Parts: sequence; structure tokens; C-alpha cells
Amino acid sequence: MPQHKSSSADIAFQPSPDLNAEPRSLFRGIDVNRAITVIDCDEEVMVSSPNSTVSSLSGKRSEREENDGERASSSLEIDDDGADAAARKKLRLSKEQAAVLEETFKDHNTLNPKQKLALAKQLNLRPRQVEVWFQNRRARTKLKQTEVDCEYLRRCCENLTEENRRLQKEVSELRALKLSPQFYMNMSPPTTLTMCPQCERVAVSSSATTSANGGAAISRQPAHHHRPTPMNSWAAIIPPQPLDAHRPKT
DNA sequence: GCTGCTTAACGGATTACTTCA
DNA sequence: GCTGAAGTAATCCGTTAAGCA
Repeated sequence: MPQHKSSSADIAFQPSPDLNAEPRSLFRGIDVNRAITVIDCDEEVMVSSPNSTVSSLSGKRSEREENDGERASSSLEIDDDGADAAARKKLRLSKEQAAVLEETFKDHNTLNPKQKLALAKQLNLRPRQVEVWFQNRRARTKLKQTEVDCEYLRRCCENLTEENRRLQKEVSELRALKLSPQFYMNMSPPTTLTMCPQCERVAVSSSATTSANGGAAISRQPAHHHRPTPMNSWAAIIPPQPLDAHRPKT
């Protein structure tokens, strides 16, 4: 999805916050590709390396590039047999160029046309090259993020599988226990956990506790209790966990 | 010379916006 | 003024291929 849309009218560059930021120190003094054929970018082509006979003269794009105030390489070399010899001749960006692009990308991962032009000029690249670099860089970022997300989901899945296994085991243990006659014989009288709706404290009411103490049973409920609400005992045992408890902190 | 990886570059699709009938 | 078609620009996405270890 386009993140930055600007009509041809306001292409007159709504200043993005970072746009007017003075080029970083990294920008200064960079003299990449000096030794190479650099025709004044105002008048012709900006070439970044001897190899950069690259062309991207597909209709749409060439129009756009002309609008950018630049023209794609005019050095589109045609073979004797008419073949497009220079097609897709790839250049490697220098370390300095890459560093500057990287720094800029850290600040803002998209460029408006003015920024693109400025950066291109700064680096002796064609605006199209800067544009492509940012596209590819965004793609790499997205890919990395996808990998991180996948890893996170994989771990979640593992945790849930483990939890499921544990619960299944517990269920089968409880079932076995329930079927055993000894279970009932050794069982203490039923205990009900109740919760006072007012103070939300848990109270234990047990028929055994009251009778076993011969009437001197200690009240194990809050003194002010009104009508205790029966409470799921599991809730008292297993504290609720946030869904993303395992999510890696970023 | 072959292979695998990284990445510059490409072409098409999509989206948002403008212009014009 | 509203509407829909056409045009334009920016971006995304999948792919290709150059360059390098």
C-alpha cells in the first residue's frame, strides 16, 4: 500500500519532518565514484560506476524519471546485432553509498521525491537507483520481521502443545484416581470454596470443620460475610495468564 | 568452472489522487 | 455539484540476474 501519496501539485514537497534535516555528517565529504564518468547531473546522466550502463527505460518509468529531472542512462548500448548489451548491468553500491542509504533509511523508510533527488545527488546515483534501493530495503525489513513473527508463533505453538500434554496427563491421572475405591475412602468431606462478593476474599466452608471441633468451630469466613459466592477452585490455583505472556519483549 | 547467497534492477499489479467530460 | 472514466504517480510484490565468496 502506498504510504506516501503526493499529487503532482503538492509534490512541491510537503516537508516531511526529516526532510529538511541537514544531511548527516556521513553525507559530507563523500566523494564516491569521483573517478568515474560523472556528467553534470543537471544536464545529463548521473552514473555511479563504470559499469552502470544500467537502463530502466520502460515507458512508464522513463517518463517518471524525466519528471524527476533526470534521464535514465543514455548509454544504453546496443549491440551490433541489436541486442541490448547493457541491459541489467548491475552495479554494486560502494560502502559509503550503502552506509548513507542505511542511515537515511533508519530515519525514514520512505522518501518523498525531494528527498530522493537530494539523496541521489548526494551519492551520485540516479533517483531511480535510490528508489529501488529503498524498495529492496523495505522488502528486506519486512522479510526479517516475518521471520521474527514466525519464530514467535512457533514458540507459542510449542508452549501450547506442552501445556496441552500436561493437562491431558493430569486429566487421565484424575480419572484414574476417581475410579479407585480408595479415593472415596480416604476422601475428606467436601470442601467448598466460597468468595465473599464484597471483599472478594475466599472463605472455606467445610462440614468437617464445624462438626469436628465440637461446636467450637472457628468461623473460617470473613466476619462480615453476607452470601458467599461459590468459586471455581481452579481459578484459585491457576492464576490467569495474559495471552501474550510469552511474547518476546522487543 | 560451479554453487549459493546477496542484492540491484525489472515488470506488473494495486492504490490513491487528479482531471475532465 | 456529483459521478465515473482515464491518466498519473508511488509503492508493493515476485522475479531475474549480476557480482561475489
